[in-house]
Amino acid sequence: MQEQYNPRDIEQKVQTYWEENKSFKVVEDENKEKYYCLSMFPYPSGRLHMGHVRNYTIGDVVSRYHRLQGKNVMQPMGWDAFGLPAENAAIKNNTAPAKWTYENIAYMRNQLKQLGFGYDWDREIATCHPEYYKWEQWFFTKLYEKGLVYKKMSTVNWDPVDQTVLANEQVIDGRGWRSGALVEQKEIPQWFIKITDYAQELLDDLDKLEHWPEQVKTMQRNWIGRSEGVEIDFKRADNGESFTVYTTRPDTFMGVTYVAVAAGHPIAQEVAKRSDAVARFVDECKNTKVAEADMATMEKKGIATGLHAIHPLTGKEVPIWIANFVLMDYGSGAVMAVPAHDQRDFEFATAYGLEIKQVIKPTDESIEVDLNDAAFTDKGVLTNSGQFDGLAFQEAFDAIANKLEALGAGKRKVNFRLRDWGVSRQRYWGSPIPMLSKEDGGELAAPMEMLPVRLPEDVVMNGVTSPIKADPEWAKATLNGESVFHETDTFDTFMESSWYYARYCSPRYDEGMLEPGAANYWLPVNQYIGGIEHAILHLLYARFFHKLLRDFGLVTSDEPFERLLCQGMVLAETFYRKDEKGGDIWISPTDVATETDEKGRITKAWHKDDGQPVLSAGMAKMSKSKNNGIDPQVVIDQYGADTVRLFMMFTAPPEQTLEWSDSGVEGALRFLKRIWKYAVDVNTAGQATLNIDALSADQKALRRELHKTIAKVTDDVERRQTFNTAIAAIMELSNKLIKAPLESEQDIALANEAVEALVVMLAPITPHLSHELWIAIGNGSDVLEATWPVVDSAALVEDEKLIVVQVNGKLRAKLTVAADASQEQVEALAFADEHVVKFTEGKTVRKVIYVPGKLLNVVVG
RNA sequence: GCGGAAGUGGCGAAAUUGGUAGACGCGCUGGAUUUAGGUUCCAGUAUCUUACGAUGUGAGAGUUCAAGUCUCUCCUUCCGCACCA
Repeated sequence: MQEQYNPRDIEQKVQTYWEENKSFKVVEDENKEKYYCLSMFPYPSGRLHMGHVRNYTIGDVVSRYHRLQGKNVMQPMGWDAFGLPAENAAIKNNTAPAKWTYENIAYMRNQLKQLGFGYDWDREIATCHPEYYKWEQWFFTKLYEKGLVYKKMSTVNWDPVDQTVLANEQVIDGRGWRSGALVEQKEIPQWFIKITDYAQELLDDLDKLEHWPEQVKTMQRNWIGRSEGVEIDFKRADNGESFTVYTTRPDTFMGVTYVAVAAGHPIAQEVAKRSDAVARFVDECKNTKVAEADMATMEKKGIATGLHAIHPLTGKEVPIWIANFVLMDYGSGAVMAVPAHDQRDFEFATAYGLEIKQVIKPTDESIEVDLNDAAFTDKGVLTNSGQFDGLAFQEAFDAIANKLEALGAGKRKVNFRLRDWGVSRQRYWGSPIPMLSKEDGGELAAPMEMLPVRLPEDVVMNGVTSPIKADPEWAKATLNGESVFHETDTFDTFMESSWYYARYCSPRYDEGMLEPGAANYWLPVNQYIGGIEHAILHLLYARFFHKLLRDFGLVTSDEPFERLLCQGMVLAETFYRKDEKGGDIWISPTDVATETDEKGRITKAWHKDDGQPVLSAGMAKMSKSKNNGIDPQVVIDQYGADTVRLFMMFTAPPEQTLEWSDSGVEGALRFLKRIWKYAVDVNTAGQATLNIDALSADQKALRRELHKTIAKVTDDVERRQTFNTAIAAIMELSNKLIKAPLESEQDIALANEAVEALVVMLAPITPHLSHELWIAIGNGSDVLEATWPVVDSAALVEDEKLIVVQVNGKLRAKLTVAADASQEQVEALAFADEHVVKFTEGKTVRKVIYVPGKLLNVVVG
């Protein structure tokens, strides 16, 4: 055993050992409890970033912990290989996205190995492989046959100069990022999957996900957005044609003073044809990004159509307006407006001088309503509503809904905010959508024998147009002697990431999408780990896909992920300077030196190269734009993987943001050196057999600390998943162990027990170090085959307890009493304490609260 | 705008069920070892105060014997918003 901890040597050696022994290869084993631990697979962007390191360290710790608990653990890894950045890199470098992607995968795979993650590499998948997307295409054709896929017109961002569709990310301040042209909205036909058919189940089954963070479930509930309301038909005063609006507040119906339609609504389109002003307005509405956030924050604008609609209950005419905030993609593209009781309608009415009619008053008469200021949006009692006056919300809802239904002018309807999933992308680097069109315009799904519809990989990206769109030959095919054309759009990359977790169970299976035995052995995933930014979209699509897989008989479970952990971002210090134009020049924190005062506050920061001052902008997410990324590779090379892993797990709880700190990393290394030295010292002292009856009081106390720590670490890792406190407990214990004498036989016996427990408890976090120490202390050859330490409950028994004594809730004394002391005994001791006496004498004791074994609070007055 | 989080020493954080606020680590201060620097080790380190003690968990109110924790109002920061992944 080496005297010094030398991570460079041992990590490489241990990684070779794992590779040669295929230590992480797993197969189905009905005799063992399975554990499937999955981390969200990375996009192969080039190099690992700290976010990956954090995510995968958590996954590896969880996996290795469950393996030490004797489970059959599968931890796979793969690549979410399709996507926009490959095309951008390809255009920039004038190469093929495939080549770029495969090179990145090779580099990043090696980085993952250097971090010591225990993946079963035989299961590796890359979503850009035809063997993978073939089954996705197949599944899509099955969905089409089942009527779950349809085509409709839908809005995209259109760059009129580059003649291409832009992602929201590619629209900067309303302009295309390459051309700088003002982006327009454009309608094109696209494929949709009917996720709304599953909206209710996706909502209901959230209740089954006991081990998902509450916040993620809440976000999904809000996203699905189930509401109960009424669909109401309005008739146009001029021609009697009707159009539909949806409202969740039919109780406010008598307060409707206008209706508003989207710029894309047929009424708006029709009026635009005869009115230049309206045409200009409708046109102007196209000059926005399609993102909802932009819609919601932009200035609310509108224009009157000059048309009127007839209120179905009053028979009165209300004006029809076109408004830029009404979305064509939601509901019917038209809304009824009740300015007195809806804030957005209120602002619009105020801006355009439309009538505001109060029809709801507060249930509590003492509350005053000032409709000059803002809308009154609470539920209350109806007023100015004719026959409905005096009704409360639910009564009014029912009465008005019933009346509308009786008149045939409306019906109750459950609505979801969730929209169907548009899966068409007009880009190259994705799975081709396996649909065919015929000369006569008919459409059909590509039959099995045409699958996979291969994406050519040997292409040159010399422009923004997708190579399979640019090449007219690519789409041409023949089916049953008839000439057909392939769809040249590709799938949204969320398609690939919606089922990869299932494919890992049988990654090479080529008889079908999933091998049933393997899929049903491993699924559902026991623990899924990834970024909170995926809380809604990816996780909702994957849940949806799982239900589809189930309904096609491919899996038996209802939900894909039993337990979910969303890890926080990794932040780093940011520094900048102003250039002549007042712009920010971001300076990498690795190039900045700082000086601190005696409290450790930063007083000065300067660039290492020129010594000139730089400004601090605080902590921010590591990113290219802020130039504050720390390259994991550099840190691994300098400190070793175990130190990086330990730092990541110790510095913050997994869900919180983590602030990068060089000195924190050094602290982690320091701890590992101490552990190494302690193990060497104990090893040098030799072996001894523990005799519990022979332990001194101090030895007993130390052993109690050991077993308390085992209990805490087990609970922290398994139930709480607060790895930071688990590590803190291990540090606390090791501080005590290092200070304890190592002379008598029982000292040594106790130290032997402690080192063994420490090495195993650290094994999930610092596996290389534990591997080496495990061999050194002679417990066999492979710590992977060790068992997690077991708590000796006899060691936990305490004969004394600490009682906190408060007077009027303020801490006045701490008493050490026998573990079985009665309340009377504790009180007697407390009232004898000088500090307690000082605050109680001359006063009346009004109350004494005693929490057994913990606290005594004396209330005096 | 809507939805979801977070706010505790100089810094990262801990306090798991309403019961000792600041465990553990970083930094800093002093000391020992060392030719020196680094390493390592020892002691100290919320604020004010000589002490006794008082104050202290974003701000303000409330409930309670007792509040970082529960309730209400507000402020700030971060994440998501359907074509980034």
